Amino acid sequence: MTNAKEILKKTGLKFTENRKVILQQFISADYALSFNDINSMIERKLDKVTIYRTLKSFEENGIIHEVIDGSNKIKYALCNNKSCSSNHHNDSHIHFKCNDCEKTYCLDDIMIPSVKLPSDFKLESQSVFIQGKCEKCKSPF
Amino acid sequence: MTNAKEILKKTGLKFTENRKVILQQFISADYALSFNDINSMIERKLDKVTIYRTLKSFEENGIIHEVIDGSNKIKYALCNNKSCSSNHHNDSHIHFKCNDCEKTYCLDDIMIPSVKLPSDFKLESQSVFIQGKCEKCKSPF
DNA sequence: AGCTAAATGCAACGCTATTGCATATCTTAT
DNA sequence: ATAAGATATGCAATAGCGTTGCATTTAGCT
Repeated sequence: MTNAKEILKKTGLKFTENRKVILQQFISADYALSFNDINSMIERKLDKVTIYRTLKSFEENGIIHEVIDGSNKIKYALCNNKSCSSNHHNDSHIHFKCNDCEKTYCLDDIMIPSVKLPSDFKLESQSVFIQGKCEKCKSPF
Repeated sequence: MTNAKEILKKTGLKFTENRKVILQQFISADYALSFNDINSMIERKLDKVTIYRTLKSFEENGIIHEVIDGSNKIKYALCNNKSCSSNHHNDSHIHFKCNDCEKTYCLDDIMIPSVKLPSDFKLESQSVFIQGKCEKCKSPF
C-alpha cells in the first residue's frame, strides 16, 4: 500500500498538507508529472515556488526521480525502486513518451539491454528512451 | 570531406555567412552544441534570434538533429546518417553525456539494442542515453 | 542591374524555474 | 499543553531560454 504519510515519514521530511496533496498526485498518476500537471491537478492553490521546492526536496529524498523526455520541462515520477534514497537514485528503467498525448511512462518491468561502450567512456548510468504511441492514442475512438 | 557550402547547397537554403559559421562549429565539434555553445564560439556577433532560427532551419532540413541529454537546453549535433532529410530524421543512435564536462556525444558506431515493448505501446523511435565520464574527465591530468 | 523571396536584426514578450526574505507551521522537548 | 527551534510556505523580484511580429537587408535568379 502506497501511503503518502508513510512515504514522507521515512524521509524525515515534515508532513504537511501541501506535500500530501502533491505526493498523492504521483501515487495516483501512472505517468511522469511536470510542474504544470501538478499545478492544474490540485484544488488547493499553492504558490508555484512551493511546488518547485517540494519537487526538488522529494527528488533529493529519493521519493521521485527526474524523467527526461525531451519536453524541456522537468518531469518527475515516483521511484518504485526501493534503493533510491537521499541523493542517490537508481532508476535506470525505460521511459516511454507518447508523441500524441505527450505523457511519459516509466516501464519498470522491462529489462534494459546492456550496451558495450568504447573504452574511452566510463558508464555510470544508462537509460532507454522510446517515443511512440500509447494505448489510448493508438486507437483513437 | 565535410564542407559547409556543399551541405547548405543540398538543402536549398541560402548560403550566408551566418549559416556558414554556425555550420562550421558543428563540423568541427565532436559533441552536441547548445545555443550558448554556439553563441560563445563564434566571433561574429549574431542576434540570438538568428541563431535560434538557424538551428531550427538546419534541423528541419536534415542537417542537424536534436540531442536530448537532460540539460533542459536544446542541443543539436550533425546528422551523419545520410537518410536524414526535410522533416524526417533517422538518428536513433546512442547519446553519451559526461557528468563532469556536460558534453554530450553521439556514438554512431554502436548498435542500439532493441527492446521488447508491452503490446499496448507502439514504438516509433528509440534512443539510448548513457551518462558517465568521457575520456578527458576520466583521467584528470 | 533589378526583382522577389528568404534571411536578419531589433524590440517585446511568454514561459519555466530560481532566489531572498519575512511569516507561518510542524515537531520535539519540557 | 506549551514554548522553542527548525523547517516550510508565500510573496516579490529576477534570471534564463526561447519565440513572435515587424521592418530592413541580402542572396540568388532573370
